[in-house]
Amino acid sequence: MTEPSLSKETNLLDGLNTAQQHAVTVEPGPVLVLAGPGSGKTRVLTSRIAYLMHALDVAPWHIMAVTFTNKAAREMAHRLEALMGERLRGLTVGTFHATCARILRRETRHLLGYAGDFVIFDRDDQLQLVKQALAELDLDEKKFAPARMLHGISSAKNELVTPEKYAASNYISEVTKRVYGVYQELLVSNNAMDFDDLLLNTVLLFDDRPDILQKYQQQYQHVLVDEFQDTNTTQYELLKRLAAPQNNIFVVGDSDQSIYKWRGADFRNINRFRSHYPEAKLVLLEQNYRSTQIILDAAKAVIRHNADRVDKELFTEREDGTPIVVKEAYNETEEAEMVVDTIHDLMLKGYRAGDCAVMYRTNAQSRAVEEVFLRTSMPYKLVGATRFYGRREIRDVVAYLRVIHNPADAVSLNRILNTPPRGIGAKTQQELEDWARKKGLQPAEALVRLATDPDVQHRIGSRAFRVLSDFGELLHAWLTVRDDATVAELLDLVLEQTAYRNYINDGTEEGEERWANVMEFRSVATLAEDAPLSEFLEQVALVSDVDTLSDEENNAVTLLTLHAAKGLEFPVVFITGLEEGILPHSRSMDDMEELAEERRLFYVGLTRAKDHVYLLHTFRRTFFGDASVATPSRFLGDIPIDLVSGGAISQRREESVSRASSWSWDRNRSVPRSGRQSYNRAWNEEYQPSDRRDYTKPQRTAQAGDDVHRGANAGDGDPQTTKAAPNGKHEPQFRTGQRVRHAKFGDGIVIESKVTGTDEEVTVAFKKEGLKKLAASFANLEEIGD
DNA sequence: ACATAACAGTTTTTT
DNA sequence: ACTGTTATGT
Repeated sequence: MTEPSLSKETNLLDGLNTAQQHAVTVEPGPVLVLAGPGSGKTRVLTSRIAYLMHALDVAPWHIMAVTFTNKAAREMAHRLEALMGERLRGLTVGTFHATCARILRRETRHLLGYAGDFVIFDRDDQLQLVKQALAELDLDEKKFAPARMLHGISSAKNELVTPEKYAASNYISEVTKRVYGVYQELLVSNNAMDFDDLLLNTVLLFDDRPDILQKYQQQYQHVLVDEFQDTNTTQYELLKRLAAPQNNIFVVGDSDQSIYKWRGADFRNINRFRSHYPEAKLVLLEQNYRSTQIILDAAKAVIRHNADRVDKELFTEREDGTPIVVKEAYNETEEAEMVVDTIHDLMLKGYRAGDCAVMYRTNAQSRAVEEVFLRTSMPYKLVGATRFYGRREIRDVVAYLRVIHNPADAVSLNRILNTPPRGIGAKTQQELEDWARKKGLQPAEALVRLATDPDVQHRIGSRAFRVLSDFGELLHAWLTVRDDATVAELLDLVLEQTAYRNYINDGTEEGEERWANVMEFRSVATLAEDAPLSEFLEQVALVSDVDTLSDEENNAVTLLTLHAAKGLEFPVVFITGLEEGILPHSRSMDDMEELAEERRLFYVGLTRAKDHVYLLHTFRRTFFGDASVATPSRFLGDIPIDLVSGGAISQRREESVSRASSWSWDRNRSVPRSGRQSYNRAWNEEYQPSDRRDYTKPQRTAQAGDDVHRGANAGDGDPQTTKAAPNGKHEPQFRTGQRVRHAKFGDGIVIESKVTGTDEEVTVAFKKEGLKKLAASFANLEEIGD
């Protein structure tokens, strides 16, 4: 080792404990880091990357670091930036899904059946496809619940099982197998992939094309993985292939924090890793830098009840701390009120609202908390629940953009065909589909044909034809400007020409809010600047709830599920609903493994806390409409009593019953459920740093690691685009995508320009007035800059 | 074709 | 309680 790199190395290791230093500097090859909560694993990962680059002179483009959430990826990139500045160029830091999506995009031409840019289908889209598959197979949705089918399909994909290899051992799996097959065909015909496909297809591609695999193996000579216990079989197989043959694979995980079994994750991958790489170096990170000793002792006592685990010797230098507080509330409203009261007390002691988090097992539990927080003006930010992009209005506008990007997307087309209502009902839709099938066209192509081919042959009724061709004309216009307009401009056109605002904003408060959400989405699109539509849609598809959480968000309490809490930390943690049936969840109580996972979930919640933990449960919990008596969670009993403050549970219960009888009368006052201010804004910030490349800078020449698509879609040379030639009589003066201004109609975009005899006929989409056909000689159109 | 009413299934966790 | 789907009436 040379002198200068040694000194750099020393700097790098400043402030790391012995185990951390060992992990950072261990020689390349397979490395397994078992990292307890709060043991600085992100720090170790980032320092390891820095070490590879500084001490071992590994080029950044030879390094890939994968995480499970964009937020984790972003944080890692931020820290690396702070550590090393611009030497990061070419480093791959991203989620499994985003990283695979990028690979698949680059290799689209090698994917059987996929033409051009595929889109990513989310769960809603998937369910639509499953329903369609069931219909095609003449199976009853009632008997074969689409959600169940989808779960079976997803599990198969997570296990690297294709429809052909799917083992049908009984009737239900026989049906699943067939549905899986049709579902997969439907995905391909929609030119779409679901989340699982991103991983699965990457592995399949690598297995199919060793030459392509080799290309990526050569590029990614060092692979690092965060939250390794959360990998599923497909992800594990992907890593194995990528890391070979050198096997420079550095994984960090903690089996006690494995909480995604239901999603196919298998912490036994940690064991598989050890047997697959017998030479793997093992590093244990056991010092906790986050929590007080009391919190850590409580967490250890809880997790010790799980069988078949290797006990870690977690320790901290933060001695003592305050006892864990366990409280019983009468019902969920009182529970939330207790949270608010406690936060108020803590604020008198110098804590801020932003220091506090309220965690719960199910999203449904957030409602009561939100209502009380609104009523008491306690600021909060909510992670998840009705996700911003899960809202109807957002899904609508995204569906428009998706159809424009990928006309093969029949699921999205279905959604927008009559949204807003434009007279295309079931019957008209059927006529369109029949005609399209007869002509061998996709429905979207058929629409455009109906609108643009004056000699079109059809037997569609005149009324139906009119509404269809009207819509086809709009679609044609959007498709024409697609490659020249920014996402925001496309969105404006769509909103304007469909009068979407009128449709969604019915004058009610809710309508106002819906429109505000659309405008929020618009500003997201504006922030994306000149990112191509494909990339914008991909980012929209791959954001998660935790991603919406930003640290510098204004000072507000964080409300989130225990699942979403993993990887985060807060000075003060409240966990609500510590009741049998909730935590542990009723669906996980009979199975020992699932129960163990519930316990890990509780463990994850506890270990998020730095200073204070409050555990709440209720006497009466309301489920669907009516309330029933709740039993305190068995997990509470796992905590040694000397770590807990407060009297015996039974005594508190009596108190709360008598309190409740005095004031439970007036509690049905409803609180308006609007004003979920913060997370829209947070969502915005998704588009800021690290994940996104800067398109305003001059482009490097394409190299491995680059997304080669930029705006234009594969296989489409756009013959209509003609460069402006202001002189010649027979050359059109306007080109598609040209921005123009009209004295009366305002600003717009040229959709088409045809030379007709001596004049030029220009079709312009005006932002305010919609589509107009104008004669260039009269219209006096003024060209305006981009 | 669309608006309204009735109804069913839903709620575990998510990239 | 809530949402999305289906039946019914205009």
